[in-house]
This record gives sequence, C-alpha cells and structure tokens, in this order.
Amino acid sequence: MAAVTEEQVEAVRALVSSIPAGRVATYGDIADAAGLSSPRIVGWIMRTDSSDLPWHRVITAAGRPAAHLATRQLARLRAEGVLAADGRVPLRGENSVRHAF
DNA sequence: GGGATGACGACCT
DNA sequence: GAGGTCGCCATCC
Repeated sequence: MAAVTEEQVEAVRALVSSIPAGRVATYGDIADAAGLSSPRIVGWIMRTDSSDLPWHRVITAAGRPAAHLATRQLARLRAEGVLAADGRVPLRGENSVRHAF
C-alpha cells in the first residue's frame, strides 16, 4: 500500500533525467511536478533508486545539495557549466528548471 | 508492532 | 535576515 505508486516514481525519474546539463532542479519542484505530496519522497527515490539519474542536478530549495554530497555535486555541476558560488548553486535565472516546469 | 531516521520544505519566532 | 520547529512519506533497526 505504497502511497506513492510506481508511476509517481517513474515521473520523478523522468523529470530528473530530463534536466538538461547546466541546469538544476529543486526537490520541491520535482515533487510538485511528479504530483508527490512531500519533497522527501524525491530524496527517498534518489537514495533508493539512484540508477543512472543525474541526481547531482537535484538540489534543495536552499540552492545547496546535501552536505555529504555537496562536494561531489558541486564538482559535477561545475563540470557541466554550473558555477556554484561559495558552494551554492544560483537558482536564479535559467540555471533552474523551475521556469521550464 | 513501535520508534527513530533521512538526498526536504515551509512556516514561525 | 537568520535560526529553529513541525510536517511529510517511506525505510531501517
């Protein structure tokens, strides 16, 4: 009786996989776009089923990835063209898919 | 079966 | 403007 159906998980995976390089998305946006009730579900999916998804393109609403992965995330994002200022990804402008959603 | 934890967000103080 | 608290759903112990 999973409140979150496989379809929801698939939607999240599709959205994350649909994030273009040089752009980042927030957990809240993905959760909302996938129709999830809680952004935590997105994090749960990433942790449980990270598969081949560009999880490094998913950051928190604070514009900063998880503490343990922050270094890894920033390094990858920087390689994709996302310049993080002081370990923070500028969610403002075209850097975030928020506008695309 | 129950409690604590976790890739988070939003609201309140 | 910054920090702390509560709520959210699922998993792990």
